[in-house]
Order: sequence, then C-alpha cells, then structure tokens
Amino acid sequence: MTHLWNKDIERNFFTESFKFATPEQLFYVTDDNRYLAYWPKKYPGKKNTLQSRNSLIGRFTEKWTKDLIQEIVQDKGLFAVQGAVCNEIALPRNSPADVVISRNRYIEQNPEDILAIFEVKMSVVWNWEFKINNSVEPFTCIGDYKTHKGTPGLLRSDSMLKAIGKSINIRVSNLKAATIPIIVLGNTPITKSYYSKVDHLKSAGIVQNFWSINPEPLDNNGENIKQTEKKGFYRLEDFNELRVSIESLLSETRNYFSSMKSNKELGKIIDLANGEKTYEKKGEVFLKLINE
DNA sequence: TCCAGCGTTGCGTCTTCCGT
DNA sequence: ACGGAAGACGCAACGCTGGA
Repeated sequence: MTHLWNKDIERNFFTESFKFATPEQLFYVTDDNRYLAYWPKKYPGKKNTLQSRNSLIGRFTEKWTKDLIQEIVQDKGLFAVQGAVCNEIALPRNSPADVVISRNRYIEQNPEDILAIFEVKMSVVWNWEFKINNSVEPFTCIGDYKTHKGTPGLLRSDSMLKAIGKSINIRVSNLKAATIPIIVLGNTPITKSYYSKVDHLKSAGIVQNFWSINPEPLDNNGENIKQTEKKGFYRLEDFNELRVSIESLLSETRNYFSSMKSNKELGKIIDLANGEKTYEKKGEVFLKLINE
C-alpha cells in the first residue's frame, strides 16, 4: 500500500537528509538550544531564516512525487520523469518541469510525448523537534502548521503566483502545449483568496487542477478545505483516489485555446465547425479555425 | 571562476476585516 | 473610532546548478 503525504514521510525526509546534512542545516536553533523545523508561533527570541533546507526539501518532494506517479503509470507503459526539459514548450534546462508523465523516460522530451505536467510545490508542513540525545526516535512532531510561524507550500501567495506564472508561460509558448494538462501538486490547503482564482484558472484551461496530496494536514481532525466550488482545488484522500484521478486525466485529450476575435469571426467559425457530423469532429475543426 | 537564474522561507508595509 | 489579526505583495537572504 502506497501512502500520500503524511508525518512519516516528513520524518523520512529528515532521516534521509541527516545522511549528508548537519542538524544546523535542517533545523533552527532556539535560544535555549532546541532544534526546531519552524519557529513556534509565539517564539520570543532572536530569529533567523534557514536557507540550507530549501534545495533539500525541493529535491526530496520532487523525487517522492515522481516515484508516486511512477507507481500509477508504469503498468500502462508510461514513465514519470523528473526534471523534464522541452524547449519547445518553455521548459528549458534551467527551469524544467518538476515531473511529467511521458511516453519515454528521458530528460529531453518532445512535446508530443508529454501527457501531463506536474508542478510540485511542497514543503515541510508540520513542526518537528530534533533531539540530539535520542538515537532511537530523534524526530518528534510538535505541532501542525497552525502552531508555527512558517507558511508552508501553497499557503504562500508567492508560491501560488509562481505556479500560475509558470503554467501560463507554458500555455503561451507553443500550440503543441495546448493538449497537455498542467497540475499543481501541493501538500497544504490554499488560502481563501485563491478559491475563486483556481476555479477560474480551471475553466480557462490554464491550470487543470491544484491537488493537495496531504489528506490530513491538520492534527485533531482540524477543519481544512476539501475542494473549491468547481474543484479547481481538491484534497485527495488516498493513493487510490490519486490513481483514479490521474487515469481519468489521461483518458481524454483536451485543448487549451484562447483568442481575441470578434463575435462575427467567432460565429463564422462555429457555423463552419457545426457542419461536421460528430462532436469530436466539430471540436477539431473549431480548434483548427480558431488558431488560424 | 563568475554569474544568472531558480528555489526556499521570513520580514516590512500596506490594506482589509472584525470585534469592542 | 480604534486596535489587533490576517492576508497580499514585494523584497531580502542565501544555497545550488549549469553555462559562459
């Protein structure tokens, strides 16, 4: 049984990282010499900002996501690829796609092979204390994200904007990107101010979904959003639900289109497309004409 | 070796909202 | 009316990486 994001995975992150990083690179050190992942909400002492954990957590979450998606697509002859490069659709080497589902397993990708793009925006969610003298159980969870000062993952407006910006950049890069769904994967809820925005991004065809793959981000059954009205944001329950969601994503091809045409031009296009027999054919002709 | 660009979280300031 | 809380946003700070 494979699990979505939870405390054990965060504990794994610290255990793994300890193989090559020092405690000071992973934890803040408080005035009374405690090692903490985040500053507690009411911490009164002098604070600093940890930088050394950034790339570690980035790499860990991207690899973890790649492995998770690989589990789902491998029996379909597909591959989850981490750090995919595709210059044609604005994924250059210095800003690759975090994870893609592709027909091939190589870093260098053709747009035609990419079936979905995942932008991973995850961080350490809970607060943790590292106890230097406890070799059996060195990492203790000391609270959820409401108890510390950090704003993890998609709760940060900056992270949301970055994800949205990158998605738009892909959308406007090339017509070949039009059929590729873009999913933002997080491990936190999103703030209220983005509820309607994610729904609009979904209807506009820019970002298909913001998924949180952390089923229980708050302790003691804390209230947190399950989904927005149009499911632009959705919190997944378990691995099987992720599997079903990805399979349904892959089962139907979609098209992103946008234009600034007059009503008359649009009417003409609709009229011409309507001459076709099936809905699929009508759609195909409509898209062909609108991009001319 | 240097530098640009990406990724990460924290902080200051401004605005909005809400309870008193 | 006022003060505090919370959010948005721009920025600072710093590590890592890859290319010139």
